[in-house]
Amino acid sequence: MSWRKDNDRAPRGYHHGNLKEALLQAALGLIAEKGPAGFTFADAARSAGVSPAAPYRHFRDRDELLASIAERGFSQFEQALAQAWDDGRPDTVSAFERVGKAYLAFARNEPAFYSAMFESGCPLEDNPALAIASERAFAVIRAAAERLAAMTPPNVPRPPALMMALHIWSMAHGVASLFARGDAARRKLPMAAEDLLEAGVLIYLRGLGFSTDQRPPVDQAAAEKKPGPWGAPK
Amino acid sequence: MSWRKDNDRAPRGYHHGNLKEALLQAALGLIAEKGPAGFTFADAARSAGVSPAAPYRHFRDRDELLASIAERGFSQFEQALAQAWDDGRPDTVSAFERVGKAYLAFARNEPAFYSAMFESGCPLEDNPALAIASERAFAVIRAAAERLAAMTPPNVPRPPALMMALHIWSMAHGVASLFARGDAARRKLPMAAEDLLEAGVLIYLRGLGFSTDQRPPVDQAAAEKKPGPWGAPK
DNA sequence: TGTACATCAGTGAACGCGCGTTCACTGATGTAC
DNA sequence: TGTACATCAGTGAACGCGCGTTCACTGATGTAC
Repeated sequence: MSWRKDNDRAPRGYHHGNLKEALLQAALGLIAEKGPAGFTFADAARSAGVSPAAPYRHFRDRDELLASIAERGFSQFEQALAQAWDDGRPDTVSAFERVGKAYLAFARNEPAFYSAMFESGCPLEDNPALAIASERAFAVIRAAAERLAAMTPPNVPRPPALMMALHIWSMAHGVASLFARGDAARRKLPMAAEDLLEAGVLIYLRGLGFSTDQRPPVDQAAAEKKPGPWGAPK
Repeated sequence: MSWRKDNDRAPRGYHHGNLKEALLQAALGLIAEKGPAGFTFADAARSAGVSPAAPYRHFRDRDELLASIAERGFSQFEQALAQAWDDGRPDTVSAFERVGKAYLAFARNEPAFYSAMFESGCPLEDNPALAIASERAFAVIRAAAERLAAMTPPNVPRPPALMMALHIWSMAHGVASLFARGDAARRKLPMAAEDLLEAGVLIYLRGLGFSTDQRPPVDQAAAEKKPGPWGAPK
């Protein structure tokens, strides 16, 4: 947590040394605690152990700090998705499922980033850097969808790869936002969010002509005899 | 807008008459303007033309006001979805598509309600009335999914109807949150959000064994010769 | 190696502002008789 | 129909607070020579 080893009392010396980074971390912690609305510029300064005027050396205002967080969030998100995708190894479909799981894991483990990225309301239009970071993350899903598109059987009508990517993104985003997020707005779900998403994606892929017989989303007969983790409708 | 016809100057008389309602409307307007974070209790009072102490007669605090808005939002959302569903007339699949469109229309036309319902962070757990309102809205989707489940061809493995409902909900919610919302956080999309969702749902339904041949989601060949509304990947 | 100077990064005090909340109050409304 | 009284709903002044922002400042760092 500290940038030096011997500074339990005060930041050693007059200069902080790494304040910009410390402010980002501080703000991230505050967002995680109280949501993106409930953090203030002064709060971040205090939490970084610095005077309320200090942040102005690094960020024009609160919004710029928030946008920086969102940007970094997209960058880490991209990394997480790319790592999960692993260029489609060992096979496209299972790599695809891994990407979905990584999406949910990010929403679950990084609620502060997630809400800064998707719900803080800082518009992408007038922040090119942020828009690019966001686009890069989506590009991972799009690359995966393109690989998938190249594999679809002929004779089955399918949309362009871009649209497939948007479908997958939307479903993952919906599941994450409703059921997998790591904050108070999460809804209870009678099953693991990961299972929900995986089943949904597999059905979608079946709709594109993929044979997923070896790994059926959920077996109907088994599911309705023995309610399983999602229980009986209540 | 006014509760009487002749009150351009001041609320006639000492008593407002319908302040609770006026506060809800005022807050809704403020949320639409500045997001759910950017409205204050005092703001709502001012906007309703009333002293800052007045709201305390009707709401314990800002959170209770916000929760009331979310609750009413869910109720209107339920109505909109139910009306679109129309008990599955004239046929289940097209009624289903209408529900999807209604979901997007709500996000687009009622961004203030939408963000209060899904992003304001007021937890469902400790607000039973809100949880019930939310559950009722979802029940419409669930009823539709149950009708659909009853129609799926045999021999095709399918998940329980509840899970199907959750899949549809998630995809609709993802599309709405990313691309159809009526506020600054909306992402640009090279096609209509409605078309994106419809195509996605149709592919999903095909994955459940529905024959949607008459209405293919998007024809691949046509799509890739002539880019159509979503354009070429850029 | 030393010195002078420019630049940088954080200080701390100050400001005006609007918010949330409280309080005793008062005007309007409803009701018992 | 009239009167007395209880209840209700909104007032307006006041408070303490924390926020955003500014300012002249100062201690630390880097660099030219």
